Amino acid sequence: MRQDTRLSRLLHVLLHMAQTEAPMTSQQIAVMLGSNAVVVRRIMAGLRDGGYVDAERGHGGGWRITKRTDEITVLDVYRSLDEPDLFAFGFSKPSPACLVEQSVNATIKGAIETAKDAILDKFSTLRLSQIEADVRRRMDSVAR
Amino acid sequence: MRQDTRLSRLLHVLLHMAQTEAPMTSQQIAVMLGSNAVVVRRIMAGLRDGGYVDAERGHGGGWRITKRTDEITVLDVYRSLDEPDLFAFGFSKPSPACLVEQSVNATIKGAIETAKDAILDKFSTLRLSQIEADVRRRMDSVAR
DNA sequence: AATAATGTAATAGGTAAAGTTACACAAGCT
DNA sequence: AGCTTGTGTAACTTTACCTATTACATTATT
Repeated sequence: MRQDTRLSRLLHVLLHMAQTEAPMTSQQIAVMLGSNAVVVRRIMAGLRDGGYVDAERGHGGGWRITKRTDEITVLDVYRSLDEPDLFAFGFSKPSPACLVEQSVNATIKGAIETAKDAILDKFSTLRLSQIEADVRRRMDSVAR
Repeated sequence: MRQDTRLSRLLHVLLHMAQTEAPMTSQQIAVMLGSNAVVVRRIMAGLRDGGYVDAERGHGGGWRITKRTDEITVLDVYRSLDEPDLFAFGFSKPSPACLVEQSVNATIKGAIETAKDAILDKFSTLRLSQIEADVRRRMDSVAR
């Protein structure tokens, strides 16, 4: 299955927005992501609705981050995408008549639920500010 | 066709094969899965190569399980599918020049690796015999 | 009024599993 | 030997979803 890259793209954009005062246009962001301005507006819409960014129209407009990086977690960003499926595997029938299939589904579902809780818990502890700190570490080691 | 359903389908089939002596034809299995005989052969090929099942051609032929259900784990079945991606999300570029994107990728990758280890560890503890036991419990509660 | 932005609907493209068709090969039955 | 019943696979089509593109309305600045 082809993978959903929206989460990593949003994180990438937010961190760049946090490094500058001036609003960034969808077009600038699109170039940065190797993507398209319309695609950018689409994936940013959730962040806007969640109050994490702000979009100004017209001349001199663009996107701006409205919270500090230590106030935004990866979980927040994931939720702003409407919580798309995390897993690439699942069952073929939601509620089968076959008892064997029911057991298989319950088994798979259990594994998925456990893993999902673990990932979302991890996401909730990861703040943008931590990724920022990691970027600074990388910059230091490049400069050295 | 959002998710990969091969793992749950294979588990389903293996458990039915464990309940009968006679070989099951791809066509019978296909009906059971609401699928197609060719699709069945395709997903069974890995199990055959792994030695978990055996396919006999010609009259009276079909598929037969060759191990006991306590000798097969969910991990074995997953591996026989060539370990397809477990996660529906990922990065857009494998090795970006941008330091920020590198950090984001590292962050996401870390979360994925941790979760993957946890899931595979869980898979390795789940034996077909345990799912069988769960099926029996369901049968009992239906009969009651 | 012209220009530079976002907002969004409609449509096309790309990818991987699932489904289908076609045919080669193998084994048992009459 | 020939027919039937199976697997093995290649090639193609379908399906679902993210991504990309096109088109146009709306809004704000100059």
